[in-house]
Amino acid sequence: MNHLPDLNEEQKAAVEYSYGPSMIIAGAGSGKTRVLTYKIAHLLSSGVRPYEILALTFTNKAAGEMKSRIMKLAGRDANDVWMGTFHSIFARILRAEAHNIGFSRNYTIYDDSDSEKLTESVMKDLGLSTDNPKPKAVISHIKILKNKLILHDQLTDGNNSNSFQKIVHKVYPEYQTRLLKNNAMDFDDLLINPILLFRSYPDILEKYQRRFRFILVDEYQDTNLAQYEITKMLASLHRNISVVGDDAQSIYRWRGAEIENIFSFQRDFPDYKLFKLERNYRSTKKILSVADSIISNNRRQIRKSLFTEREDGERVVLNETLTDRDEAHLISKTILKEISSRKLNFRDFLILYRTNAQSRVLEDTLRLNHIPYVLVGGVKFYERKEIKDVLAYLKVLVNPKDDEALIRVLKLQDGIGDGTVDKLRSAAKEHSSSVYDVLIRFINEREGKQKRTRIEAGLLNLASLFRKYHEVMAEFSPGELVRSLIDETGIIRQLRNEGTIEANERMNNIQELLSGITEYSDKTDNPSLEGFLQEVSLVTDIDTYEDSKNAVTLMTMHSSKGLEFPVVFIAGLEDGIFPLLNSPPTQEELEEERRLFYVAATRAKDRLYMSYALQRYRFGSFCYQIRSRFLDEIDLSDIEFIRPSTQRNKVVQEVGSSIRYEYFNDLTDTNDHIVDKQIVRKGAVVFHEKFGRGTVIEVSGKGERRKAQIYFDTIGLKSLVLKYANLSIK
DNA sequence: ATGTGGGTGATTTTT
DNA sequence: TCACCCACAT
Repeated sequence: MNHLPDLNEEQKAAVEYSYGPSMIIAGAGSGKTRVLTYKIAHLLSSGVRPYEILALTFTNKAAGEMKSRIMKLAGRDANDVWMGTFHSIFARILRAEAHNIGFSRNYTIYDDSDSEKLTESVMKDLGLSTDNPKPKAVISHIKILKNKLILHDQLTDGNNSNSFQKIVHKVYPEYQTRLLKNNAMDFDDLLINPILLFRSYPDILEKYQRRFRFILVDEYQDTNLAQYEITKMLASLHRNISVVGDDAQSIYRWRGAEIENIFSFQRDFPDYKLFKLERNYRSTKKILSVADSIISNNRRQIRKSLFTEREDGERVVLNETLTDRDEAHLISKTILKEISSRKLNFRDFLILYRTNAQSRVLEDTLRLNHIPYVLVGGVKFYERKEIKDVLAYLKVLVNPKDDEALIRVLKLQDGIGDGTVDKLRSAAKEHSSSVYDVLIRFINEREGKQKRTRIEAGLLNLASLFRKYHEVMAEFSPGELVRSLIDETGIIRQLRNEGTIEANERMNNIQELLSGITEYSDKTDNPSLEGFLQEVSLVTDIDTYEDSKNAVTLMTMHSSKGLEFPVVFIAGLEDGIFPLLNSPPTQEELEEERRLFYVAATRAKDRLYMSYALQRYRFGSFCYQIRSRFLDEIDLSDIEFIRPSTQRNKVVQEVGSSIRYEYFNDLTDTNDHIVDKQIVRKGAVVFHEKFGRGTVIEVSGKGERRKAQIYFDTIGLKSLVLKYANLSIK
């Protein structure tokens, strides 16, 4: 690659600087990804072997996209570059090296809910109450410690440690012991264990130091201490390390990200070369200026001045509405209006919010307006019960030591509950073996004997199932194995018998899991069950998000990092929601929320709409909301500020130059929604969003609690509370 | 051991 | 609003 087209001077300089440490501070929309891809392509074309390059990204999706872009520039070599998230790269390295630190290559990865469950179990074992503190609070503190690289054997109980701390310090070591016993690692261990490995085995460290001659880290502002430590260790031999980030877009401090890593880098690699990408190619001037007016209220930031050569653009719009419903309607209307007035498609719109709970009204309203949408986030696919159930079978198969997975499976069996599980657990403890071993020993003793209780039959069944699959595991592809296993466990059959819509959805999810396995096998060189489980544990919703559908996108501001859309809506600009506040916020927390605002606003290329509602449904009841304090930090003179009148049914009036009052009577539901619930009488034919058409059989109760028995065509008889059912009549 | 019914408390954000 | 937990029944 002799010439670098489409790059400005600063980008080019950053791309061509290959040897020695460098830091690229890249403002929003300044072509950061382009620089990274060109940089890697440049290395490849100058003779560097692909496997000598380690590129660490924040999401799998980013890695995948970068890979395919590099492929276009540098060809197939791109495939062999070590590119992925910290977690997936080191999970992979750990599989090769785990035996050195007491794990085996088929170790299980625990997600957050697994970790929480394990914590609960540990607390119970230690005779601690799980009411106060709750396992959730304890594990989150353990995670804070782990993120700071404070290990379970380095805890010091100071004089001033309170009882909560004492509990955490008691649980933490036991939690780690249990993980080790289960041959399992949690998310943090995937970063900590490589460090421990490298510390104890300098020769192994050296092997990887030599291998990775060039190291690149994306989204550097969101790395935590463990991640910093790893990269530092790996880079210290060749020192060809390049970190790319933007301190203004650091939004994961709550998860242990340390902006300080930027300064640590400067300290540990004092000869680093600094590049600043300050030209924004994405947004209009007006959009940038709003983003800038928020972020400039932050004290702690690296000085840079983002500018754009783009036009001024349309004014940014701020909408006030009476209710969250109105807000959602207004967004829908605006989308339809924009589509008809400019040549835009549904896919050009992005709706952002602070918390996933806010998506609900928006979804309802979009559906009402027949606007197609895709939702990113929320209940994650791999966290659904039925999926976790299937995965638990696979986990046991791959790693029989995983007690937690086995117990999950055990409880799925007919006739086996807490009692049996407790017995098995204590038997395992007594023999200091795994539950799996106890199970196997048990059936070895019992097999052939006649009289069996229901419980024994269940145990026997399960154990022989695992034994059988263990023997044939090597002979079948992951897809075949799982398909047959699902078949044999009867999960699908069970769901089919249930016959409800929910069960049907679950079945579909399991089908989707199966196609997921097939897809994994197709794209992977040596597909294995371990590999699949690893991948599954580390994917996120944003990874699987495809922008091929022509639909409006909904997601949290956090998920939107790195994306861009022609038109962006930021909804719910209300104090308590955005900024999201619990107790009085610290300066630090407030600054992080501002950075989040900055990230959200800079997703927009051409148009930015912001909105807030005066009233919003929260926790099932109406709450009065106060508009976000961030709005007071913006210079409103250049913003189009639109609010509804306090009295309805009046004409539009102009007040001042920038405030316009409008009326949104057309925003209330005109779609035959039952406002007066009394309409629902015996014999009435009604429609429900999910269940479709139904006939009212019986009505009972008064006021809020008024209920109806309705016979639906799809699922039969159902009892619904009218207040929530949202029925309509056609 | 499992199903139900009512009371309750919860919302950040994610690898 | 809803999901989860506990108590109670079966």
